[in-house]
Amino acid sequence: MKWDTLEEEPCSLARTVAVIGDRWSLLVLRECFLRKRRFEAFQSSLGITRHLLAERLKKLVRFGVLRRIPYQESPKRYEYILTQKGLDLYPIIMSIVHWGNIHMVDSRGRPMLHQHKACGKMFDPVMVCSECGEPLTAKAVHVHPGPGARQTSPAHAMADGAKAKAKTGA
Amino acid sequence: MKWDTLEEEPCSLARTVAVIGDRWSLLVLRECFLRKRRFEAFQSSLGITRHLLAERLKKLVRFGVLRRIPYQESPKRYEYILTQKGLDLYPIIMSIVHWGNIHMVDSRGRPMLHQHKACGKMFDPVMVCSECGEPLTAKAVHVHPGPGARQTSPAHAMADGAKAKAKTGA
DNA sequence: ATTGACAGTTCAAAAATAGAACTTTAGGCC
DNA sequence: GGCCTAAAGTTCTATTTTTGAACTGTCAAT
Repeated sequence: MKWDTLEEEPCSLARTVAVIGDRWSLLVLRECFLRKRRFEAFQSSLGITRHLLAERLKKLVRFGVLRRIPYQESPKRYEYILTQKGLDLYPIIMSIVHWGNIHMVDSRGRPMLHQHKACGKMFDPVMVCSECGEPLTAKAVHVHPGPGARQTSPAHAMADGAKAKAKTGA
Repeated sequence: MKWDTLEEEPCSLARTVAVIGDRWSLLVLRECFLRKRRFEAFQSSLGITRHLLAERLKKLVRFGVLRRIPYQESPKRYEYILTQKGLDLYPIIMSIVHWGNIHMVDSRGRPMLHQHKACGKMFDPVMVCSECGEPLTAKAVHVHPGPGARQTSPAHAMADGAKAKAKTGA
């Protein structure tokens, strides 16, 4: 399975992994949420190679997660800012940070704390059910195929022709 | 920056990315949450190469996300099941799936639907503040350095000696 | 005796990433 | 004018990962 087949899988997780499932994209997005906007800022705070940073920024722009905005003419210079689609990644980022806070901290404690402006308190994110508001656990959830579920065999087993047809037929 | 320096960064996001931030780990974990447990099951439903699957399973076991349990003797056969640490990844998985549901579906609609056993309804996950219960957005959150924050320069700029010392000194 | 299932391991070829130098446009300093 | 710096890339080679395919070892069934 290649990167591009990943985004065509009939699975919302696989499609999202096509966007953020690599070494760097989530780190770049962390910087975005910390208000970094420029190439040099990303590069120096992450230590990513310039080559790969350029690649990743292009990818995130292509997926509509970042927007490239010129902030000066000649020489043309751009900043990268989160679109709404990008801002919507916030729960993913926060749940990742939270898991790290619980399971990956050393004896010094958390590298970062979060304060909710609305209530003023330091908080942790909690994932709840949109319908009843109760916290969610894996065991309390039933999974059902939805309208976009795959019909037959796994996508990675399909011939190219069949795959193209499956896409067109949407 | 290499994979192993990633998990030593003073950042809960970076450390978690060291565990799940690659092409395959999240897909393998998806299968785990769908009750798959065996090598062949992972391999055939993901289309991952056997070599890399073995690698990834080893990594997830090493990080304590999966446990390797023998289910038969001679020939020794193992299954891989989620530990509590692994089960705690559920909010990450669900927020990733949710983002894909909102931003990456085609006209056919969602590949999967989720039903909350507790209330019986189809739901979406919502991330709320642990203190006041209100939904969270990036703009409503203030970030503060915590006790485990880095003191001086970025980790990727440290010499190896300094880095080793920083770890020992924890 | 042969086949098939399972859980890997091994190896060469292809792709991605790292690391470093180089490019382009412009402003500031002497 | 000549030299330095800054920003945002691009280009190049070397290294590391990943792929794809075949192979191994143990047992059960035919």
